[in-house]
Amino acid sequence: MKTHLQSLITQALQRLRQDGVLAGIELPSIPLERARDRMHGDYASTIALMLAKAARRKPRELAEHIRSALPASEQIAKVDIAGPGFINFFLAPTAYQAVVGEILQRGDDFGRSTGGGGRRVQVEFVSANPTGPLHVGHGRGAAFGATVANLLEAAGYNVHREYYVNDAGRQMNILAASLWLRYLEHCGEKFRFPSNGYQGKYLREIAVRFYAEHGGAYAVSAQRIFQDLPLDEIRDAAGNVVTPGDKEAHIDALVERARTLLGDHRYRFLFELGLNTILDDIRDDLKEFGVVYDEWYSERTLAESGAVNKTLNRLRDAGYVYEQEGALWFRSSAFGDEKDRVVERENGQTTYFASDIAYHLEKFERGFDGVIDVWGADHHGYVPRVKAALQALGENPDRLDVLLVQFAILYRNGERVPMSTRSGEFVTLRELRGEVGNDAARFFYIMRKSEQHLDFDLDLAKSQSKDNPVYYIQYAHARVCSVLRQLCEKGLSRDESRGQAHLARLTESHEENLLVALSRYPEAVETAALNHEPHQLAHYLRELANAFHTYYNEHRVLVDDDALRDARLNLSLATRQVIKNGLTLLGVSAPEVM
RNA sequence: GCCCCGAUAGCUCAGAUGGAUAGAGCGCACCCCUCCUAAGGGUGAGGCCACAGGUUCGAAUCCUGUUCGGGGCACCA
Repeated sequence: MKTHLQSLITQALQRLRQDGVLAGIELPSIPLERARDRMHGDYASTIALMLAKAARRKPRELAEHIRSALPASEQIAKVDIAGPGFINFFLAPTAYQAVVGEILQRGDDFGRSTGGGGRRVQVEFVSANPTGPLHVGHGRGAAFGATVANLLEAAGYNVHREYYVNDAGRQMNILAASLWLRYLEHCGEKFRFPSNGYQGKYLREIAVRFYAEHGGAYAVSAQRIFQDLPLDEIRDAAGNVVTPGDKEAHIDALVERARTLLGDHRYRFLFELGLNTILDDIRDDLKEFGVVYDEWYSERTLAESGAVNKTLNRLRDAGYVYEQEGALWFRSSAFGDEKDRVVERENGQTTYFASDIAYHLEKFERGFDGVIDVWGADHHGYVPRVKAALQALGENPDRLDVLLVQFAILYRNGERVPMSTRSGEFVTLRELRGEVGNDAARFFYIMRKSEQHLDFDLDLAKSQSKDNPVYYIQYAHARVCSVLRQLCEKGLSRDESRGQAHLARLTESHEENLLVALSRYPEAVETAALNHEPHQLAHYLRELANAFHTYYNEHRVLVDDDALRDARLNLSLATRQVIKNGLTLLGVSAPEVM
């Protein structure tokens, strides 16, 4: 409809140009938007306001010219000039009634488009380190990333969903060492757990299972382990330093000690056990949350394939790497970053950043038309250096789009739920899902703009009332299903084609509002997709549900008049279909009974 | 100190490429089921769009500055 109107306007402008009214004026793309107010018709264009100056005419006068030059169309009931020079289009009732047939015919495909032209887009999201279970912060990234991916797919893109697994590097070694220490505690050894070790109780559980299978085969006395290690920094409960020390040096030395005392074989075994147990848990967690990936991309294979070294060499050849204080630096400041960054530490280990450069280069080389990263907002300082590296490697950094997601803050009984990663005292995604359910979690996570802090009201998410937007929308779906059951119980049947033949009977203002809302769905999906803003779809669905509830409250669907009843049933079924399609994109179920 | 993000109704938030009288939900005050699920609907009150300049036919939206929040500035990931 939009393109139809735009082409009518273009034809009118071309005619005016020939007539000399717009002689020699460059024609812009035609602005056309949904009228906010029904008084202003269905669509409005500001074209006359835009061209008024160049045409040296008053906007309203120009608008009149355009109106009279418009070709006739059956779709349009009337065209008004209003305000300073808006051209308002009022659609013929048949034009928006037609959407019912389109929805019923296309079914689950309604709202999907080919606008993306099958261009390949990669969406990388969550990518939490496999050092512990996902917490509620990761959950938001998961819901957001998964929905952005769904939306892009619906908009006609070929989407590749990917999780980058940080299974290499220092943090994983610290995890392996932490697991070993928990195991030793279980064996009865007494020592102080390192302050930089992973404190979470999940490691104890893995350690207990490990002990059950292997007994004391990995045991070493605490005394041998901690002998001559650099001192750890110890703090009291209030966070004050009790014993000064270097916790980084302490944990790095502890990792080395673990390697030598256990030997390579046994160390690897523990390392793999910790990694795989946690990664499996993350996989299950996400799967249960309705988040699926095409690929789990391993950082380790990236390093082992030599890609990291190759990338560093390329940077060096390009002249952007130098040595200083024993470390290798990338000259990111040459590309707008605040300062240069280390890619290889003094001790010879490449940094996480080095892997990330190689990973992003590899993404680009895989030939995606667009690459999207979903990151926690605390990583925003990281964006310039990754883009700098890509630029240094001769790639166009604009092909990478980094979407930042702010943290979610949980509220229970109006009080903030305390969380701190440091003490390992965080609410896991699994706990949240268990408490409020997948549907509410998925919806609440994407309800707000991603760069906005999210206040997650647990009580509201659990409540089964109109206050809860998830239930409100799902209930609209269930209500239509209920009407169909009632139809059955009354011994009536429905005739879809009879309904289609009598769509003109849908003349109530509530019905018009509902029809207009339904016809907006494809646009809602498209703008939500292109702007990477799932919340727009959530808001749309709430409005659609509201239009339906209002209608339902005012008029009966199951009337005695067969033609009217079938028309209304078709309208209701179309509404049900659109709600289902929208909820599916959000990863929320559309229940038939509530 | 430098950088990023935010500031819109009492609360939580929408307001795509600048457009008409700035919108929802909650909360508050009223009202609506002999009728398909009241798990619903309606009416009303409630606003110096943080502040000050600028850009133009027109600014919540764009630009500059100020104030107040949040985050980031590692040889951590």
